[in-house]
Amino acid sequence: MEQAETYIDTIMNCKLFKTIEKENIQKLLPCLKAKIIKYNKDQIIFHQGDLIEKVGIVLKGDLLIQGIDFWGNSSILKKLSEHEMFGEIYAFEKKPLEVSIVANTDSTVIFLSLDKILHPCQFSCTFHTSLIVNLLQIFAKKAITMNHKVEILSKRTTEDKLLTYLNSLALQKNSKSFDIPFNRQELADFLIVNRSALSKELMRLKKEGIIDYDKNSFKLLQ
Amino acid sequence: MEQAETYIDTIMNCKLFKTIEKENIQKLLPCLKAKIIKYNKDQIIFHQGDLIEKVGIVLKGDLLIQGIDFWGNSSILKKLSEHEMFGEIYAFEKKPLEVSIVANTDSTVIFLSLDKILHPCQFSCTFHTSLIVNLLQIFAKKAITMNHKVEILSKRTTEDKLLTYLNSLALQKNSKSFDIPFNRQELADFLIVNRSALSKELMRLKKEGIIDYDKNSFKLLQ
DNA sequence: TATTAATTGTTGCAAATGCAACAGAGGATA
DNA sequence: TATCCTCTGTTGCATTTGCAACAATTAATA
Repeated sequence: MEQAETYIDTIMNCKLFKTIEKENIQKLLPCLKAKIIKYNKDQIIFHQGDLIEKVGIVLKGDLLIQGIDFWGNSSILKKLSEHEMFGEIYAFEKKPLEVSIVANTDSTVIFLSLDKILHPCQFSCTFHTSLIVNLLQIFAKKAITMNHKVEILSKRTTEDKLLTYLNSLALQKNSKSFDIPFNRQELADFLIVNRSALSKELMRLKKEGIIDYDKNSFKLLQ
Repeated sequence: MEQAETYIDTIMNCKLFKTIEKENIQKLLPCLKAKIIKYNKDQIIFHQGDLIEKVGIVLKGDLLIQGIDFWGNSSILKKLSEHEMFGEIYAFEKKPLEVSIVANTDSTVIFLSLDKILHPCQFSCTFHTSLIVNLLQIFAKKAITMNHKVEILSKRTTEDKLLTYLNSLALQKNSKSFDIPFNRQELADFLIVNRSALSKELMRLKKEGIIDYDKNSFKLLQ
């Protein structure tokens, strides 16, 4: 794993290694059967349907998660950047991948075996416990994020989607006033609605005194 | 935990205890600080905003997961029946609950401390490893389910939602022909569309030779 | 079998949304 | 300042969806 040293700072930033010190991560890597592989732009890293045994972490470049449906239409579901992990759910569940992972630029990826995380090895249990807790947290955070998204998308109208989103932000920040991390187009994409339809709703809700906003600053009114 | 014995078969059926033998579960319960509590219909078990420290498993009756928004509107998000677990994500993440849990009938619930799962106790490590693996699997399955749902709800039209759903079933069953586990109304609710609009789309797609179906049996065509 | 209930299909119309195209505001840059 | 560019708001119209009401079909029960 000589190469791993080159990328150790990126690896450290992956949530899987949270609270584990740099030197201990280096000790862990061989134990997790780490392998580093380079890909050219447009090369396919995992194919839809693959049974994968290792998780990947992006060390350099960025990857795309692509969904391909029965009729052959593909869509980009997410972009993965440096120190982001992928495949962990499917590697763990040993279920065939439902998406493909493709290099969006020339990229470098490190692959780690998850199985080793669950079983004792030659190193102190502290590492293992940290890895397990981190993995649980990654899974839990993913579930919470998806939960929020489902709650929003389960609303039928743009108004309800928008208010559900704003409401969840207000709860999160524990205040009726808050900023949103999106511009209008991004917000529309996030809520899965048309941008101009979103603009209409925003104006209407402001007129009716239900919300107030200026640019990215929003406020929920009584 | 005398009472626990009464419910041991229900407890066994909870996914958290998969692959753990009955007698071992009984040994584990005190270690997980198990507490059994009875509730009357409409009693609130967890309030939105609570920081919870234990997960619950329904032993008798059923509970409702309710979401309450900024404007006070509440909606039923899910029904929990015997041997189903709840609160695990929030107990683990130590984040305030974003929903309320209410007894839908007179109910009995057992509460377990998750913290103990992660740290060694007096019992053999086999139990612990099983608990951890089970918890990871529960989280992973939840993430996969939510992923599917988001993928479907991210489609704008009823047609796309429907085809995405049918496609994911076809992939799952690895066949172009399969049965769906819903009737029309349930399918409409699942896809978050209107039932009659769904019927229209189904007919249209059949006419156009894109799908074929009879009752709950569906087939994807070229 | 007759009756009732539940499910699914069908229709027309109102409402919401998508879409395209353009206008205005504000920022960045030469 | 002039120009370009991005973001946001605005408009009209075509399309899609929701909704209500009813018809047809199937299942359930007496």
